[in-house]
Amino acid sequence: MAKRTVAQVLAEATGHLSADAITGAVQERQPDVSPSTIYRILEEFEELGIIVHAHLGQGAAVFHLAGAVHGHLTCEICKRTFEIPSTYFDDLSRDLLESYGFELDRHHVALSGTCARCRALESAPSG
Amino acid sequence: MAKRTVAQVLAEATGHLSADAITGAVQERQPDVSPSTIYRILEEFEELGIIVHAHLGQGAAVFHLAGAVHGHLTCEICKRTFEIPSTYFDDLSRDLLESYGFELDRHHVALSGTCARCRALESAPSG
DNA sequence: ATAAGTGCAAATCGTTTGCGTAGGC
DNA sequence: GCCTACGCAAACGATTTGCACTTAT
Repeated sequence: MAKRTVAQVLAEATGHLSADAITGAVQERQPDVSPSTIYRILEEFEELGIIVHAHLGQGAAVFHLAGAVHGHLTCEICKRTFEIPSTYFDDLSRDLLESYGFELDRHHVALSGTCARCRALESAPSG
Repeated sequence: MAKRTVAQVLAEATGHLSADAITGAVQERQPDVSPSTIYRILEEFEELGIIVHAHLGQGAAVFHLAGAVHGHLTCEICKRTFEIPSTYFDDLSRDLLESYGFELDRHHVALSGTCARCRALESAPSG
């Protein structure tokens, strides 16, 4: 049962795993698990509320156990991503709820922008 | 020159247009313009700073003339999107800059969450 | 025998790329 | 002749789906 192995991989993971990374980790223990099976299991786990996924950039979604929800920043230039405490969203979240009745999901999509390093490189051309 | 027609379509558009919608609108005036040409032109316009694109959900990106930058909300349930004034991001933007040196891009990706209507439907099941 | 779990290949969607060609200079 | 602007078809990456098979119960 691949389901159990997927659960173990997710439980042991420290950070965010793409479906592809999960497939790789599972295949180290069960070589013949196919990507479609992984996607099906992830979908089921998500419906059960065990895991969540987030979109950090243009690429593949990442998955991790539900629980401590945090925000994400993605640099549009270097594509690195950063985790931020979800408290940064407290005020915005309240404002959006008051103005639009919109309930913000703090972790599902990363905020886009330019990281400190890339901002420095932009202002100092040949560095 | 398809470039001129694309520019007209973008200038006349009120809201956000997907590449596919732009292709359709252009083809009403020049039937044989191919999608790849549209993408190439959009890429050039974006490099020139004439237009910007945003990701509003899981689907296709949307394009519009650069200028008044606003934020976007996308409902994860009904997939509708809403524009919000970029001032909503002022505080968060300042905080991220102070804490991480991260410069927020307010329009590039939509904030994800649940809209008022879908929240109401969730709490009132058979409505 | 029935339902659930799965592998594989093909399909999908948005977007990009390679290649060859037509026109402007 | 060379460069730009294309059209077309194929490639692409992430994900989904159809279908046949195997396994538990």
